[in-house]
Parts: sequence; structure tokens; C-alpha cells
Amino acid sequence: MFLYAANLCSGKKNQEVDTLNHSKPYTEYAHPLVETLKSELQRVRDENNALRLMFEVLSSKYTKLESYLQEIDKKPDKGISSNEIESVPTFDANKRSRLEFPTAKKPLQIFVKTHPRDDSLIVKDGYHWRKYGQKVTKDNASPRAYFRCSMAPICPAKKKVQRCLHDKSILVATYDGEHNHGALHESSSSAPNGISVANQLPLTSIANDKEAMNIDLALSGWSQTDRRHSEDVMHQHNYDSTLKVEEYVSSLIKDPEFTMSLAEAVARTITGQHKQQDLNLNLNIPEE
DNA sequence: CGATTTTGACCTGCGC
DNA sequence: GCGCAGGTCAAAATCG
Repeated sequence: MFLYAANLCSGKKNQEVDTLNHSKPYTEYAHPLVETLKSELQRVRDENNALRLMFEVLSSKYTKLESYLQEIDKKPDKGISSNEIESVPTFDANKRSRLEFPTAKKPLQIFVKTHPRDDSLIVKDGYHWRKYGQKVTKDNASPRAYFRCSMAPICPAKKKVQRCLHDKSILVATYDGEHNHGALHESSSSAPNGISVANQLPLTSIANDKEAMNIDLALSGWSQTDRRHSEDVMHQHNYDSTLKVEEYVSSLIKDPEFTMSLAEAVARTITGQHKQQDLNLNLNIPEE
């Protein structure tokens, strides 16, 4: 995530510095821009290192958790069979089956980044929607809005829009049914397949070829939310939007898990202790 | 004035 | 059978 973006960023800076240094030795130049770029490069490197450590921590946690689950699975008396694990939704087993499509593929989910202060539940996707209900669900304090396609009188397409539980600035739009008509031809909001992004930060209001990336991210499950996060961050760097990066970082800082993971990583680099030992700090997983 | 949104009531299916 | 929770309805309110 950050690693890729940071490398892109640092690569660009290096190029600029190289260009400046082409005719004169670097030390002779002492141009303020060079100093700025140097400090920026250093900052990005530091950030890269910190995030690399965080990534190590998280992947190790994942591996450990996975092996722990496998252990549970092996115990026939109190363990849950793998079949059961597959059939039970991880977020809320009490959810009604009506939410899912037992016979068809999973409903399409789109993650749309909006402005943090934008509290509307509008996702412009090239179709005309009419809101017919709103509910507060048990698993998410943010209300869920229900929309029906109003472009055709008998269009069966519907969608639900709710803010992401982990990041209120992200809208999760779940599409049910298919349109029996074409999409609007709005230059600003229409994509080749009728799904695009608008009403959101520039980082997702991107050129058509990149909008496809948003669709690729339109997968189901929380892991996609995480992917969305990382893709957002990449776009943020591409647009050189420091402000948005700061917003993202501040949201990470507010996340206790992130803080804890970062603290672990920092502690590890300081103490040089064995990795696995530290990882057990807040996992509460029995030692092997 | 028609289209759209809001919102409380109602419907429906599932688990206990 | 009952309660819970998600989904839908429809009248009232609001908007352009």
C-alpha cells in the first residue's frame, strides 16, 4: 500500500533531483528546492520504513491467527468444521438470508470515497435512483439508505448505500438486480459499464481507464474495504494531495489497532527482540 | 405542481 | 409462537 505509493513518490523526487544535478555537482547548487525535496524524500523514506514494519506485524498476525484457526478446526469436540466456517458470515451470523442471493452470485459492492464532511448517501453511477427507505442497522450506526432505479417504470434494479463501519468517509453501495435499460449519458458520472464515481474526492474522480480500477475493487467483504483504502492512498500520492494523506494518516492514528501495531513495530526496532514474541502482545493467542 | 425525500408503520423471514 | 432485524410501503414534507 503505502510502500508502493511511497516508492513512486520517492522515485519522482529522485528524478527531479537528478535533473537538477545534471550540469552541476549537487553540493554547489544549494537550491532551496533541493533541500525541500531532500527533506521530503527523507520523510517518505521514514514513512515507508514505518509502514513496512506495520505490514510485517500485520502479516505475522494474520499467519498466526490462521494457524490458530486451523488448530481449532482440528479439535472435533469444540471446534467448528471448515464447512461451517464457510457457510457462516463472519460479521454477523444473525443476518437474514434475504440479504444474500443464495442462487446467484454475490451482489456487487462499490466503495466510494467521499468528503469527510459530506454526510449524504448519494453515489452517482450513471443511473437515476429514487430513495424509498432508510434504516439504522444493528451492525452499523450509520443509516442505510434504500434506492430503487427510477429511470424505467419497471426496472428491478435496487441499491443500498451505507457508510463504511471503519471509515465514515467511505460509502458502500450494494447493487441488487439488473437494469432493463441503458444508463444516463452524463459526461461527468457515466462509466462504460454504468458504474462510476462522483460526488467524492478527486482521488476517485479519475479518468475512465482508471475507473475500471474502482470496479475491480467492487468486491464483497471487509478485505475489499482495506484494498479500497490502499488504492485510495495510491491515488492520493499520484495526485500529490498532501492534505488527503494527512487526513488518512490522522484516521489511522485514531485507530487503536494501528497505534498498537505501530508501537509494537517501533518497540521491536528499538529492543531488537524476537518478532513472534512481540506479536503475541495483543493477540491473546496461546503460545505454541 | 410534480418529483423526490423523509420517516414511522408495517411486512416478512429467521432463530430461539 | 414470539421477538428481532432487515426490507418495503406510503403519507407527509420538502424541493426545484
